[in-house]
Amino acid sequence: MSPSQSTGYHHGNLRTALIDAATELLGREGNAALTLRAAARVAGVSQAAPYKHFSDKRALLAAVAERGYTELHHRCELVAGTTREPHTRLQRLGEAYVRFALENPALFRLMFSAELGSMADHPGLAAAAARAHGLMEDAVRQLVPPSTLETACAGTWSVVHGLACLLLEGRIRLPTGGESQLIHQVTASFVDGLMPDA
Amino acid sequence: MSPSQSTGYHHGNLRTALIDAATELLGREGNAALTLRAAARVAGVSQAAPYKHFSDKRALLAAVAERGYTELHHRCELVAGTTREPHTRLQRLGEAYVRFALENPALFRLMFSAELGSMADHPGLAAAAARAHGLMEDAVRQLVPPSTLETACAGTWSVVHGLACLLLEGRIRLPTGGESQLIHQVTASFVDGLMPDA
DNA sequence: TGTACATCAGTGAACGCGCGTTCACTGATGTAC
DNA sequence: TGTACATCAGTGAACGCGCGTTCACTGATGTAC
Repeated sequence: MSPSQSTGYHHGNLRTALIDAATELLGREGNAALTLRAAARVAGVSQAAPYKHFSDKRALLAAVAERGYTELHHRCELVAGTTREPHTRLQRLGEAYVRFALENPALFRLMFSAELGSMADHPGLAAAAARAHGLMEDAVRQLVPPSTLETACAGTWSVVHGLACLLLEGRIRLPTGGESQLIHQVTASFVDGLMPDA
Repeated sequence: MSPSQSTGYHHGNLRTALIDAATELLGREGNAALTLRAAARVAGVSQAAPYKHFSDKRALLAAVAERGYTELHHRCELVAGTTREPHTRLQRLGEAYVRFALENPALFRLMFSAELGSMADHPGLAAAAARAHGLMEDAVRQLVPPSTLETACAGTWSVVHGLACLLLEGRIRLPTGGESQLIHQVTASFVDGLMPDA
């Protein structure tokens, strides 16, 4: 039997279904609503069932966050493929990062939450996060000399991450142009500021 | 009787003592340990006592966050007074922001947490946050033309906020120079990038 | 100066709640013969 | 092809827990007379 089919008793694909359910809860009702019991309820199984697939609640959270990073990576890959010009590419990557955060507020928060514990405890999660981050690093590498790569990477990630967080929490008063324009301008002016003499 | 004195029965300054206790819990054991009951325990009163001073848990959290913003503002004021040169001043402000976050991780997270609810529900909190943010805005104003002020402000806040968050969650691999050097380089290169033609 | 009293910051017990987790179990699966 | 059986993904009931919050109360305070 294919693992995606279900009889009444055996779910068939509960692990995935629980991650789906958890992601849905996160999107619909936010972090506080994401409990193991609620995920089981949404997936239509008993509250003990998740323990056959996740050792504890953290393991489910890590799986949800991992999928988040995979989705972020996917979106970044798409926009990275739209141009070969390094400045433009980096800028689009930055905008995609911020847009992802705004479209998935609770998921984005979870992805950077201390609730997950150390990344070292979740190798899959660490790998997915590194892949997503890697795209940005590649783009920066094409813009700055190796000597400033680390600083430029940290700066780039910081500005888009910070902008995402501040917008997410409603901490930035939006200018007349609205959110999209602010994101564009902030990322553009940062990228332009990278290696002004290049 | 002065409100800072205590008899056995009447505490005398419980409101402040509860904020102290909550801040201490946050610093020692993190966000999950910050409960009304724990704060009451640390302050040495019954678990019902806090309700004489805070309408609910959120009100205590808001008071703790407000004090956090006040402390951040204070620290920023100190470093802003050390120089009149605008680039240097803005950079020191940024470094102070990141340092504050690293020295008070759980408090800093609370200050930007969705748990607080809307700032509109906590006028004192909103005012304290605006004061802290205002110092940075003033410094940016001395560096860029009015037309790009909003973008430059958002960018500045974003880069320091993002750097703080990422360092806090251990998401940035530290270069050989360590944390302090990274903070210095990232903020310096961002400030230099503001108005490269100025 | 002394006393009655209103005020209100505290107490302590209790409420209902939903959580993460465990446990002995049951029923569907797919394999060995 | 048919059957016994090991496996293991599910069930349902229960555990202990600590939480936020409410309630009737009590005891210290400071004021009016």
